[in-house]
Amino acid sequence: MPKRNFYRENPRFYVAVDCIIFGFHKGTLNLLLLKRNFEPSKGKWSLMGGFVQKDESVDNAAKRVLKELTGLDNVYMEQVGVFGEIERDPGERVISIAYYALINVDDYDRELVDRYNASWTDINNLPKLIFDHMEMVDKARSRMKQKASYKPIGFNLLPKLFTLTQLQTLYEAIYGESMDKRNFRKRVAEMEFIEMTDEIDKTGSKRGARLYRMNNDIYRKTRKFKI
Amino acid sequence: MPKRNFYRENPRFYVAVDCIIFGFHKGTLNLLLLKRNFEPSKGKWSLMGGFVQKDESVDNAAKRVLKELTGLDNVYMEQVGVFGEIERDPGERVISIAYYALINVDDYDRELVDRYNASWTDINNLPKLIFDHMEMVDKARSRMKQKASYKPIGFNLLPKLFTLTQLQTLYEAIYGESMDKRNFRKRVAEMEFIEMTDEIDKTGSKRGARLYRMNNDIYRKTRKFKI
DNA sequence: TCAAAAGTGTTAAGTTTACACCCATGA
DNA sequence: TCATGGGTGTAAACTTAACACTTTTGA
Repeated sequence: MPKRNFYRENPRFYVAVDCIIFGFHKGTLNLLLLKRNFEPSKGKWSLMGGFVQKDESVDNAAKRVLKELTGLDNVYMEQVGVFGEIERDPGERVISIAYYALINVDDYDRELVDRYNASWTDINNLPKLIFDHMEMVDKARSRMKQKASYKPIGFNLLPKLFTLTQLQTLYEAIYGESMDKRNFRKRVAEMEFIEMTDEIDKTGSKRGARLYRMNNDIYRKTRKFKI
Repeated sequence: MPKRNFYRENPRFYVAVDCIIFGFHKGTLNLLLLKRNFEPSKGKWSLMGGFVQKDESVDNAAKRVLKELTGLDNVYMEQVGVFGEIERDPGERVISIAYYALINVDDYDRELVDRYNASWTDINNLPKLIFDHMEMVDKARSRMKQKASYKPIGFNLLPKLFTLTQLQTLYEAIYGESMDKRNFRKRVAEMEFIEMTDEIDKTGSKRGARLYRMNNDIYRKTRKFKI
C-alpha cells in the first residue's frame, strides 16, 4: 500500500520506553535505577529509558534498552502502559511506554551498570525520581503484584535453584505481607511444577535447605499456580 | 527548560488511539464498530480511532475520539495498551494505543454513529477487523472481564435503574458463563451500594421486577465488591 | 388458568487460616 | 551443647456451590 496523504495532516511524536527493573536481593525487592550521568536531568534519579527507533517495534525497543543496561537477553518483561501527558517531559513532548522486567540479580553485567551509574535500590526506600517515573513505578509494582498472584512470574527473580524459604521471602516481599510457613509449603507441594532437586543449599543455614527448581514444561501442562 | 538537541537525533511517530466500545444489549455484549466509509481500508470493519494531536494528552485523545463517534462525555475508559509493531498499519508506521469504553447503549448519539457508518455487533460474532484490531479487542475483553470481577465497572453498561436479572445477565455475558440466581442475589445483598429503589420495571415480566441503583458514595465508603 | 419471569434459604463441599514443636548441623 | 534456620499436620472458621419451589400477573 502506498503512503497516503491523510497521515500527513497529523503530528508526530517522540516515543520512548522506560524500564522498571525488578530484582530480589537479601529479602527485599529492588529496582535498578540510574543516577543520571547524562542529560537531560543529569544528576537526578530516573528509570532506564530510551527512544523508540524506526527499525524496531515498541516491545523490541524496551528489550534493547534493557539489554543496553544489563547485558541481558530473554528477560521476562510486561508492558505497564502509556504515559502521554503533554508536559510530562519538560524538555520536549515525549510519549513514553513503561515496561517492567524481572531479572535475577546474580546475572546482570556489572560493567554496563557501572557505566550508566545505575544501582539497586530498595523498593520501599526509593529516591525522588524525575518526571512521572514514580507513577510508572507504582503502576508497575501493582501490576507485577497482581500478575505474580496468578502466574509463576516470580521465579524470574530467583536463581534456577532456590530454597522454599527464599521463595517464601520473595512472595512476602512482592505482597508486602508475611505468610505462614506451613500453609505456604502446603501450597507449594500442590504445584507439581515446583520440583524438588536432590541438591542442598548450605549457605543459609547449618542444617542446609533443600533446593527446588521450576519446571516450565510441567507448568504448561498443569497451569496450576496459586501462592 | 529549553528544547535540547539530543531529542532531535530520534525519530518521531504518528500516534493513534483506538477505542473498543462496549455496550450491553438484549443479554449480550456488543462492540460499536465502523464499517469504514473513509480511507484507509474503506469498506472494511474497524475500531473507531484517531490520531493524537499536539494539544492533547493521549488519554484526552481517546476521550475526544470516543466523543466524536458517540457524542458522550465522562465515559468510563481504561487504557488497554500499546500496539507498536512496525508494520501493523500497512500505510505508514503508526503506534496505536487501545482504550476500552463502557457505555450505556441507550445514551449514544445515533446521528453521529450513522455518519460514521458504525453499528453494534455481538461480541461473540465479530466480523474480520483491519490491522491488529482483533488483537486489541481480545486484550480489551480480557482486561475488562478481569477488572469487572473486582471493581463495579459493569454498572456503566446498564441504565441508572436496573433489575437484578439484568445485572446477572450482564455479568453472565462478561464472564461468559451462567450463574446461580440465588447465589448471585445473595452476593448482591451483601453489597450495600447496590440500592433497592421503590420502582418496579414491568417491561420484562408480568409480575414486574424491582429496580435497583448503584450508589457511588456508599461504594467509596465500603469498597466492597465481589460478583 | 396458565405461562413466564421474580423472588427466596439451607446444606454439603471445599478452601483458608491459625497454630507449635522437633530436626540437623556447625560453631 | 546450643543457637539457627529447616521441616512437618490438624482442626476450626469461613467461603463457595448446589439445589427447587412459591409468587404475581397479564394475556
